[in-house]
Amino acid sequence: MSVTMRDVAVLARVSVKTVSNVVNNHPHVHPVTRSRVEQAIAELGYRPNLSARGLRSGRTGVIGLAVPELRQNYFAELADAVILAAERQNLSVIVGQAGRDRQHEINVLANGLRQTDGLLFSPERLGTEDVELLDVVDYPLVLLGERIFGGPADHVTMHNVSASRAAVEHLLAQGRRRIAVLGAHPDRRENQLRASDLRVRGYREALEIAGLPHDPDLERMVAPWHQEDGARAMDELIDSGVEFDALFALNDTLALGALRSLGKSGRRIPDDVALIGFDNITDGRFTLPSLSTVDPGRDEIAERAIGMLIERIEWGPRSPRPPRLHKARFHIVERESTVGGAATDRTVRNEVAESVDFSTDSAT
Amino acid sequence: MSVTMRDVAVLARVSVKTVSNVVNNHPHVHPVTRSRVEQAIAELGYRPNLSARGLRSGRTGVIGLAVPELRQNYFAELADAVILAAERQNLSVIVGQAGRDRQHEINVLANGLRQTDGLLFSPERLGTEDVELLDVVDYPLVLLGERIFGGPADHVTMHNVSASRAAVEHLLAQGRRRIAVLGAHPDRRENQLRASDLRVRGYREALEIAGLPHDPDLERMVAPWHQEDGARAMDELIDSGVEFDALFALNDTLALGALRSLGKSGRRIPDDVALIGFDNITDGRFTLPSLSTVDPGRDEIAERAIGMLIERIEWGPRSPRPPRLHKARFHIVERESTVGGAATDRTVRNEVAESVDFSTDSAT
DNA sequence: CTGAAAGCGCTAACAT
DNA sequence: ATGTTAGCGCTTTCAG
Repeated sequence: MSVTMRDVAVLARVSVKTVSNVVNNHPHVHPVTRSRVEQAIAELGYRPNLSARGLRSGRTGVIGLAVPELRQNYFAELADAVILAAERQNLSVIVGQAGRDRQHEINVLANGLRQTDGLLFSPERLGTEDVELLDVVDYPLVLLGERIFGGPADHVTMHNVSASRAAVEHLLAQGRRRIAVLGAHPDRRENQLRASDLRVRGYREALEIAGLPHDPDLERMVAPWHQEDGARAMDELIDSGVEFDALFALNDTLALGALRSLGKSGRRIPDDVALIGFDNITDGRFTLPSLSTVDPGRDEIAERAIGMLIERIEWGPRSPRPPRLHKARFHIVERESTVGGAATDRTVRNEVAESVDFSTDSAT
Repeated sequence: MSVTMRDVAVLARVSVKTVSNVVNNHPHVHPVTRSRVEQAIAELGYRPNLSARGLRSGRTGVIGLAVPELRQNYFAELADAVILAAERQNLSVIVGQAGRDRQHEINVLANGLRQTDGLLFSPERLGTEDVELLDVVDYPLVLLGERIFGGPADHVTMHNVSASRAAVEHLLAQGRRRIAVLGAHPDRRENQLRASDLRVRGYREALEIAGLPHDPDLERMVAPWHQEDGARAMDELIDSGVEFDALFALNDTLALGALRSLGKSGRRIPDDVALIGFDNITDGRFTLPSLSTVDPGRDEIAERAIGMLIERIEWGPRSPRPPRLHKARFHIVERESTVGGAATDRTVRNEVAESVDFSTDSAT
């Protein structure tokens, strides 16, 4: 069958241990021996069997990434960043899509994505109310996103509240006073801490700080957050006759849908309505007008998540270290939809990363 | 450490062989024994070690998917479909992004994406001129896309030429006569059979059949195919003063960029310029106007690619079966950018799938 | 239908 | 600095 270490050892006239040392870059290998082994490896076209290595060492070199679905651009870009970050650490990534139904997500949590060294999990259907499902997880796990807070696992997320506040403050700075928000969750139970809840909170804070009244008519509920939902909700807002001069879409996908609806209605952007989204997906750069947005720090999220996961993997299963929470640095990206033709992707840094070593409270 | 088959066997008072038989759904297991074993498995929370299974059986249950980059929406949607199709066959997918440079793609081809049962590879930098690199591939491989034709591997692709012809015919049917095309490749060497070359060929065929003159000024070269490139090329076409009443963008991403540029220039779509793209990515459904496009049959591509790969895996490495070529069914999706407000995502089927069992010529 | 035992290719003690 | 060897957990002959 295939070439094994033994074959290499025979050809190089050394033991398998020496071959192993060479392959794994162990020290204490005589340069001459090393090159002889390398020669033999090249000659035979030897490549280590990763199943055997995994069996023996308990490490596969593969991690899992579970996202709701790749066809949501935000998750595609997140996966892109995660795969790149993992590659830098010599890890491969099995990608799973679990968000289509709740049971699928439960299965993912129960088993990981096959047998991997660890899992990066961005849940969609599971929420903080399901946090006890995490208690039985017996492999390294890092949570992504804002569905589950306060769990026993490491967590990398965004500054949802303060970034949203900054987004709305940006609209206020343009002189807007009737600011609508698109994407509040229809289920108004408290303490859910979904992205929608946190971002709405930031919206309200900004209004309150500015001394503006809170108008429930301007808080539009939308779920899920696809383009068609954004377009529909926008149509409804327009039809309702409620006046508004700005719109904060809770993610860019909703904003894209709203853009269509606003355009159809004849509103000029930003003249009649200023629009800002959230996520900084690539699509927003070349719409007309281009879309102002919040850059939530995707690369940093990917980098930290991989870093945390690797640490957990190395610490082993019974490490007593408490769960950690990391929120990435964010910034506001000003484009045409809020500042008109003058926009040149100007970026305004607003807040630095924040990292705490206990996951109790403060899930803002 | 973890629970092994041995532990299960002890608890169920059977041999490991019997446990193995149960786990793998082998026949010839007494129902009573089976349930006793299942009981023990549940009680102990046993889960088979996939590294061990992989080592022993030579199959990992993992395949690789190498795309240029996930942040190009087409590839995100392709990966989405591939992962779903793989999941149905109980396969996991390691996703790699190799398109950022040529050496990376060469490495991927040399090693697969780690050690997997097989690879689905959509190259970007490698082309038909590199086809000899495929000769040394010693694992199951299915090519995707239109960069490499005529190689010794199975290949799943699109009806590039006839689908493009259909797209242009759709424009012609709207009464357009000055049809520009965006995305021809700057490197005009022949026989490259890139997506761009094939799609331009379809464009020319349609014009020729319609008896329209071929105007080189209307064939705009663009590479790569990102939104900004589409916008820039469109700006150039507009600035050039060349007249046109329709545009065929060789993919949807270019079309999105062109949409912005056309809008900025004050052109009304489709009144002044009708626009059709290629790929049917989700983003085109909610632009204003929504984007007519060619649906290249992504789900069918994913499904067939997985199917072919599984067959290759099962046939083993020395199967003499010749490489196969499959082109998915396509159709034209008529939206507002060609037919105006009347559009309702009407879909026109134009051609059926085509499958041949030798990969010589006919790479249309 | 079930059991015993070999061994997949590798790593890591331990020995030299 | 290099060699010897046990054994990771599973599947798979081969017997019974």
